Amino acid sequence: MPGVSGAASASAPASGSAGSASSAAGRRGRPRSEVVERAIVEAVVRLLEDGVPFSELSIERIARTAGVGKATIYRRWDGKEALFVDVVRSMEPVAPPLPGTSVRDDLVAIIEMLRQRGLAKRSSALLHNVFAQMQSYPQLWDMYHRTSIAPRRERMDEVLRRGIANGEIRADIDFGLLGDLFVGPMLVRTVLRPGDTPEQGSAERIVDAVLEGVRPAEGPSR
Amino acid sequence: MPGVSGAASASAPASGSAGSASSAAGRRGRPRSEVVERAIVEAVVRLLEDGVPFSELSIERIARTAGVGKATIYRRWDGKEALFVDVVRSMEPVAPPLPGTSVRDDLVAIIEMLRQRGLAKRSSALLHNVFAQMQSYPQLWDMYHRTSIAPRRERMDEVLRRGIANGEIRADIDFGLLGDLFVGPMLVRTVLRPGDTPEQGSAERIVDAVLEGVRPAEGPSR
Amino acid sequence: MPGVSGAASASAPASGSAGSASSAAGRRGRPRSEVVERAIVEAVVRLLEDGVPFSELSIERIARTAGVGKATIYRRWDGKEALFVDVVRSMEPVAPPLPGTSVRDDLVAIIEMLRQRGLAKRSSALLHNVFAQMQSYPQLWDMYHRTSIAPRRERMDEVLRRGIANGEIRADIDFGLLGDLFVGPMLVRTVLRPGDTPEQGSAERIVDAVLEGVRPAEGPSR
Amino acid sequence: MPGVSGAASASAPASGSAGSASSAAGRRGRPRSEVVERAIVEAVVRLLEDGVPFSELSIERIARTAGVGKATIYRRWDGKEALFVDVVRSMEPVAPPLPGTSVRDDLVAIIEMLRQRGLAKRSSALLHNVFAQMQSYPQLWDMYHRTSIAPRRERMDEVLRRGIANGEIRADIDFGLLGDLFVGPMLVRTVLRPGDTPEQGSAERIVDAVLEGVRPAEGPSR
DNA sequence: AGTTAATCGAGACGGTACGTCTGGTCTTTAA
DNA sequence: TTAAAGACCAGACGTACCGTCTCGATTAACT
Repeated sequence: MPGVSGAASASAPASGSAGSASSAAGRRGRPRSEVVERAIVEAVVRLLEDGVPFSELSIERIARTAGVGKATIYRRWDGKEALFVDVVRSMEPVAPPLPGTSVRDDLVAIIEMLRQRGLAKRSSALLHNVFAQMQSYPQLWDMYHRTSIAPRRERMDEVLRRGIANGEIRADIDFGLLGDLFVGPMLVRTVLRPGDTPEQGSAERIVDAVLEGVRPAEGPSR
Repeated sequence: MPGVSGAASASAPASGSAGSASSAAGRRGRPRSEVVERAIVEAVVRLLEDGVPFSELSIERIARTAGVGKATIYRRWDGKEALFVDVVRSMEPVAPPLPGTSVRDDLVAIIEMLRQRGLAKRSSALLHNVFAQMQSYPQLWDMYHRTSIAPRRERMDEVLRRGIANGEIRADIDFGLLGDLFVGPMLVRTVLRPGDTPEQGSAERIVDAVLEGVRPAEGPSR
Repeated sequence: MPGVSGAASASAPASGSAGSASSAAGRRGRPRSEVVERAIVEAVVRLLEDGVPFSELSIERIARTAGVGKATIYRRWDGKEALFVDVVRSMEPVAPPLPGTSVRDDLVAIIEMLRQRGLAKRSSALLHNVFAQMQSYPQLWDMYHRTSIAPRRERMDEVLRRGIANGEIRADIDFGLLGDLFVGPMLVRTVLRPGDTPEQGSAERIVDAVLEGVRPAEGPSR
Repeated sequence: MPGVSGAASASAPASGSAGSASSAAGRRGRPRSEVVERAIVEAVVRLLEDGVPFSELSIERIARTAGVGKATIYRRWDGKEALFVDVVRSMEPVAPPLPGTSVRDDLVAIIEMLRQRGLAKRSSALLHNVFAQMQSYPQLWDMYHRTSIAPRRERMDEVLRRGIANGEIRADIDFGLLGDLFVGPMLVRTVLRPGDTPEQGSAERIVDAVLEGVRPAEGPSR
């Protein structure tokens, strides 16, 4: 599962996917223990849940908590930050299926999921921190972006494309901006202003406001 | 100017602005040197501009660069992070005046300013980091929020209220959400996805999209 | 009283004792306060008596305890060690008069005084430390030697000379060694092995043993 | 070799000499390097020999000189002073064998050794300082006393007992004082008044003077 | 069954930075 | 001018981590 370190990421699944391959290279010696792997990630999660301030997490302490040698961590990850990427991944909720009834409902579901994530006790303070830290390491952020954000974004883009196709959404809007119009208002609250996550029903209100526009309807008022 | 440490923040400007006041208390001992203060903040800025990776900034190094004792820094700020708040403040651009021609134009100006800040070489990578770090220190973030973000937000809220009053903006939208509808899409890009700052003209496009709505105008009206 | 710094040593008592004199030279500005001087020395003594480990004495702390500015101390003494010389001097007991009945009795009185000093609570642990420290500063040790040890030594040498003159002491012994023969055994105990100070009567036993010799009297004489 | 910290002192040589024993305990983790150990002690010696004033020795500087991390020093010794005990020990000359011809000659050999130690360039100023410092740390002094002084003292006591047994020394003298009568005069010079170490032949003169007594022989003079 | 090689926990290693404390000096205001 | 106060630069204090490196002891896969 850990993969930021470098080739490991690619080769680990490779050895699994390459069919007969496992024997080919002939990895020798004792294989890495998955148990240990999980123990490490879980140690981080546990520490964070126990209220250990994020800044007090250290490889040294994580190793101690997990009952693991420091080298065992460095063997798998390049450093604290790389480890966090996997921790975050292990905590990200699985994207639930979209209702599919209408583009509007799908968008609401997506935005609502962001809200839920912001509310989750675990995620809230916790993810927020890891998040903030990760931003200072472009490489890691990129990689997180690639493996976690991008797929979700793609899922949303599909919904939007469907909306454009079936006339639920205007076709003359910069597509790159379109997604952010829906996602931005909620993200700004959950990520940038944690603790200020909007209440129930906000997802719908955001989606509707963006769809309908904020300017008074022209018809009657004229 | 440094103020996270205690009441200094509030009182420093006070003692400056309160006219004759300075003599009142009769502080004893050698007063703190403003020169030193500036030297410290500037040392941080210089280091960051010289490409020193953010994670390599340390009080020790900052002191060395500024030609200052470590204690002199700790005397003013509670730690690295508190110092950064002031650094960020010293670099934040002054909010330019709003055109005032229409609510729409004012909003564009505000959003455009966010874009500009994201573009500024200094701000970009640099501020982004300090920013990210600060998010892990709730106290600091609060305080930054209070002194930097809130005033700007208030400025925007006034514009929005004006818009509601003069009919440029619907009155039936959750006011708390309203601001984020405009600000969110741009912030998401500049803060959360630095390096992906939208191109020229995006501010207008965002404001217009949010105003008009993303749903196609009702059939006949087109 | 302080004198290591320079000529002050000689002039201090002068300015103090000379009554009307103070005007003579025409010193300008606020005169140095003797109160302050005593406060400093006493602060050191008090701290030591309060059981503050010697190594934790610092100019900073002494100044704080004495309610005095650091500069005020530096104005009088060259440093911690120079100050200690005066502290030690302020605590050294005055040499009592010698009985003068016989050279042997005078020597016993001198050695007994060394024993007493070693026993004195204040002196014991306390002086011992200052003592030990001073030894690492040749200059200070010299000066302590000159003002405190040498006079006492001279007093003893006179006794010894008297002894040689009146036949109580052999004339064929290296005079330089002679003093140490009496003084050494006791000093070794009180200075080098504090807490092992010999019991009552040791002074006499030492003096007599050195006088008579440790070898059994020649056969027949017994 | 370092032993103040704990049992290491006793057990380290044990594990080496005890043949098969090493397996017993089953030390875990990387073992401490003896090379490093020596490097540290030697760094101190070198610095002192290079004329670095004793007061300028700091763990920081010692570590730098030895090319060693500070923690590596603290891992072995409790502090500067504890380290010095081992430094002193590494510099103490090995006690040479006694001639054994007569008690008088053995005593001369012992006292002469003290003189030699006081003369040695290395020892002289150097040992004197460490010595002086150590006296301010009762624990350390005790321990130095136990491991270095006491054994030598015991050796001397044996000589004295032999002297009493074979009639070379009077039996009616307080045995506790006896040793100091010989040792005191020389120690006072080498330890308390470094730089004033007596010249060649003093050991004999001291021993003889103490043996014979300082009072003129009664026989002829009467 | 034996060999081989990478793994594991543990912890030493050279470093760097932490936040605190001292050492001396300098700069204020008050006396 | 001196005094108290306290800021100032410098740098040591002892601790905590960093990422690397031995250790002895497992632990599989390959002989």
